[in-house]
Formats: sequence, C-alpha cells, structure tokens
Amino acid sequence: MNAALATLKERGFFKQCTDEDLLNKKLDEGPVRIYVGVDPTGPSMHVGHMVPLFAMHHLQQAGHLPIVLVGGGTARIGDPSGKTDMRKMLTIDQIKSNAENLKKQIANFIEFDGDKAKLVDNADWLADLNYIDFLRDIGRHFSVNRMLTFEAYKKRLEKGLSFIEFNYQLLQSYDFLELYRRENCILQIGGDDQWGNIVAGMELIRRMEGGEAIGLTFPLVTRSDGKKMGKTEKGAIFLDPELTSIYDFFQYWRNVADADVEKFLLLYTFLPADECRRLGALKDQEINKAKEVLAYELTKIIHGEAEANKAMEGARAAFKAGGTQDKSGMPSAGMTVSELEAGINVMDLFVQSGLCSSKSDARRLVSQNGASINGEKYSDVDAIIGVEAINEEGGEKEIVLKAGKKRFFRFIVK
RNA sequence: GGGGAGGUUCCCGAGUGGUCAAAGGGGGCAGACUGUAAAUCUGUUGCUUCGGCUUCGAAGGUUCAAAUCCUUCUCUCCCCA
Repeated sequence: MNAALATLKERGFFKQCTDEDLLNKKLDEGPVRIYVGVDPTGPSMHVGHMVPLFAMHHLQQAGHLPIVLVGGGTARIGDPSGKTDMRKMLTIDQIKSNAENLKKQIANFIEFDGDKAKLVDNADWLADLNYIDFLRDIGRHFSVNRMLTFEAYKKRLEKGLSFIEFNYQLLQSYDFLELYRRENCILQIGGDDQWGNIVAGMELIRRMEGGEAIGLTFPLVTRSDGKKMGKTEKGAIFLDPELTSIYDFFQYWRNVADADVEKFLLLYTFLPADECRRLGALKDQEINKAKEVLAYELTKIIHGEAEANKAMEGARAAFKAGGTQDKSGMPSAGMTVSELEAGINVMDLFVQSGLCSSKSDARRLVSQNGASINGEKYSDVDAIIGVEAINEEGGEKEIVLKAGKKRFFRFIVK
C-alpha cells in the first residue's frame, strides 16, 4: 500500500474511498493535487473542522499538493449536509472577514511556501456564473430523484429544505470540476458527511470531461461519552483565541475521556503513531500524562509553542496545590489596591471575574460550597474580601479565585 | 390562494384564568467519590438592592387577576390547489 495512504489509515483518517486501488496507484505515481473545502460560515474554525486539515497535512508531508478551497461562494448558500435547520444567511462582508480568519488558521496545518500548496476561493468562479448557462451545462447532469435519495436531503425533507440549499451539491460538484480543469486535481477529501457531494463531483467530472477523479472521506469524530465533538455548554471550541481562550482550549483537550485519548492523539497531533499508541495505552492516573501531551501538542500546533507552554504551566499551577509555577497562562484581569481597600463582596468578586454570570449564580456557587479564594473555601455569602486576601508570590500580588474544581481566575493586584 | 395545527424558561416537553418563575426529562452548575477521567449518589438551575422585578412568538384588549380569554400581526409545520 502507498505509504501516505497507509499513514492515513493507521491514524484513523479513512472512512470510505470511491476507488481505493486507483487512489493507491495515483499516489504512488507522484504528487497528486488534492482538494479540500472549508466554508467561511463562521468567524473562526472550530475543533470539528480540523480533521480534513490534519489529513491534508499528512498528505502534504508525503509530497502531495494540497489545494485548500475557501468557499466564499458556497458560503452564500450553506451546505445542508448534517444540518437540521436552514442556516442563517450571511452577508458578503461577513463571509469575506470569515474567509480571512480561516486562511490564517489553515496555515497552521499546511505549508503554503512556494508551490507546496494552493489556496483558492470558489467565489472567483461561482460569483459570476450565468444561471441559464449553469443550468444547461451543469444542471442537466443531476437527477433530482437521485439527489433525494441522499441521506442529507432525506432528513431535511422532513423539516424543510429550501431550493437554494438544494443547489449546494451542484456548486460543490462544479468546484471539483473547476479544480480538475484548472489544476488537474483528481482527489477530493472531506468528512464523511461530504460523501454525497464528493461523489456527485466525481460523476460530473466523468460526464463532462471523461476524467477519473477520486473521493476519500474521514470518519466523523465522535466522543466516547456521546457528546458532540468540540462542543461545550458555552459553545464550540474555536481556534481563534479571541473566541476560545488558549487556556480553555488547552483544558478542553486535557479533559477528554480516557477512551478518546489515543484516537485524538492520532488525529490531532503530529506525533508518530507508535508514540500515540503508547501514550493511549497508559492506565489510571498515568493516562493523565497522555492527556497533557495531547493538549500540549495540539495547542502548540494552533497557538505556537510559547502559548502552549504558558497554558500548560497555567494549568499545572492551578491544579497542583502550592507551587510557584508560572500562572501567566491562567485567565486573569487586573485590579487596583484601592478597590480592595474598599472591600468587595465575594459574590461580586466572582461576577467580576466572569466565573459567575450573575449574582444569583454566584450566590449559588458560594452557598453550595464551590467558591474558594487562594485555596480557601468561602461559604458565607456576605463575606467581604479586602486587602488581606492579597497573596504575594514571585513578586506579584494576586488573588486566585476558583469556582468548582476546574475553573480558575486570577486577579493581578496593582 | 384555501383549510388545519402550532410557537412555553438552554433543549425537549406539560400546563389550569388566580395556589405559575411555570410539572417532567435532558443538559448545565455545585457537593460527595476520584485521576483536572468515567460511572454513581445528593443538591441546584430567570434576575434581584431579597422588598420585589421581568419571563411563556409580537403588539394591543377583556378582567380585581392572564402563559391560559379576545383582536391584529408574525413565524413554523401539515393537507388541498
């Protein structure tokens, strides 16, 4: 088997392929141009978008040529695959700014130096399409009967599917055709929810150009506890540090279920597969080391080594009692001495930190014995925090709040 | 275009003119147990200056009193054309 394909399989990136033998052959013959699409429908990628990009990274390492398509055109429509509701329409400006952010994030996975990879935007060819021409040239190759049998559309038929969304598949197929014509791109990869769209693209290429194209999909990543990948109560885990703090990003991975560690190491880090397996096989307390490696490695890929170190140190400082570790990675804010001299109510302090969303929330936390300051429990709702709460460590004056067992916040007193 | 059903707190989903801040479940949060795990058990889950205040698609109205009745609007789903 081709080495690149073997790597993908070994690491869990293989779900279905339209023609595995052909793919094997093509990958062996030399560099293949490979298309993966991302739609700029949100201000940032989130954790769920990463799998195809990691796969692309491995393929690039094996010498193949990624073409990353940012769907500036298709984002105007919205892909119904896997969705139960129609997406909100985005303005052109939103899409543009989303696309810019996306491009930066993609560069974490794929090298764009020189000719190693290409970034394209399908708005370049979709925006000015002529409707009549499109219908006549492309639309005639699609059978509505056939499309309705796809799971993606079936589901939506129960709920309601607008005509605009129904066209998504044609546009994505047309993208593949364009890339085949322009770049000689013969392989499209994506999540398994893209299977229908990818196959449709292949068929279009065969019908219009007589060309042989291949599709490859990855399993949709699930968590062993059944929760949605990359989602927390507060929302998705984003790659943009403005939307998900680096500390929270790190903690998300640090807290994955035992059963998921190995799978995630293989999918979401660049560590050798053997190493991922070794770490994933650790048991009991030892597996925490593997979780830390996962969190560290992935944070490093997305946010850089310096930030990853900060986040790891911050987490260690928070969870290991005492110690003089570096807490700079912990979420924090400034506070003046005079504020403390006046005295602040515990509940107000927790609200101010953002650890509690309202005073009622803070009251609950305190009365349920979940609030502590500098490691000391506070269960009196009326407690007033003053200057005596300032903790001096390593030359910095601070007050460290803790809500429950895992949420920390640090006030730096000036 | 005609007819029907419906929009309830994060989600699903009960709901009687007053005893509803609104059953139940899910999810969340907190506590116990732990390994920053899972499972389990317990408590809690609109806001508050703790007097109250603002919620049941939107706006009006009836009433001492409305999520519950009336009017208009709006959105969703279903059937017919």
